[in-house]
Amino acid sequence: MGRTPCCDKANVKKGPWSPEEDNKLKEFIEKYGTGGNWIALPHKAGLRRCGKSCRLRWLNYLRPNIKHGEFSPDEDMIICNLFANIGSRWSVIAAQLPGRTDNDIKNYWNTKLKKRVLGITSTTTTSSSSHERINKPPIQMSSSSSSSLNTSTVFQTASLQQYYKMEDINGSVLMFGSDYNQNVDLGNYIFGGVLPYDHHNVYEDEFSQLFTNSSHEGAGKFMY
DNA sequence: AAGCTGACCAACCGCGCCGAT
DNA sequence: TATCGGCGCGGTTGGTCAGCT
Repeated sequence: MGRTPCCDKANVKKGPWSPEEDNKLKEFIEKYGTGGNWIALPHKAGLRRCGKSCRLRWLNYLRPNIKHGEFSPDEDMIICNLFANIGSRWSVIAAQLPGRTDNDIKNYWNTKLKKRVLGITSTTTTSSSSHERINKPPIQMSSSSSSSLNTSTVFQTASLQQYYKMEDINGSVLMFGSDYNQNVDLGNYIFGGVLPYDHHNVYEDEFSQLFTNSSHEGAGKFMY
């Protein structure tokens, strides 16, 4: 038993879209719209494609006002802030970035942005100072508020002049910084995407407590 | 020049949600 | 209320390309 297939897999084409297919889909939707039924659309448009595939192609590449290419520093900022607060809800993040798709943002995060952040958190010297978004090399701090706090890294974004602090606590990460004021338990990780850096000390104990009291199984894992 | 490796990204897969019946 | 079908989403895969050995 399993889930009923959304289409006849044997009779649909898979793989990269040809320019002809793109044109067919684009022209059909511009003329008739989606009709609120993606499953029926490929047949009507004369395409041997799964409805889901058509939807994806339209949403990610063919619809008007799609923005491709480099992400700006401000877009980076927004993605980092939102990810810190709501996690991998790419569609919500995409809604804050006009012209960007959830798939685009997801790929960008997974291939580039995540590595940047990781590079910062795992670096204990100046090796990450070459990063374009950091105008202040990460520095090591010793924690004053709790013996469970091992190391921490502070960095400052170039565009918004904000400070972040990322704490490695028992192998997981707490992240302070930006201008959000809620903590999000992401399962394996706790993010406090929070607080102007000036005020982080006020909350360190609270975050430590939050982590200590957390019942999730992810304790001990580092961020990605 | 050829083979290998890693980065990037388009596309697919399967699950959860929700509205219709 | 239960079931079904379609949509939307996030995770993952696989193809391509560039850089390195």
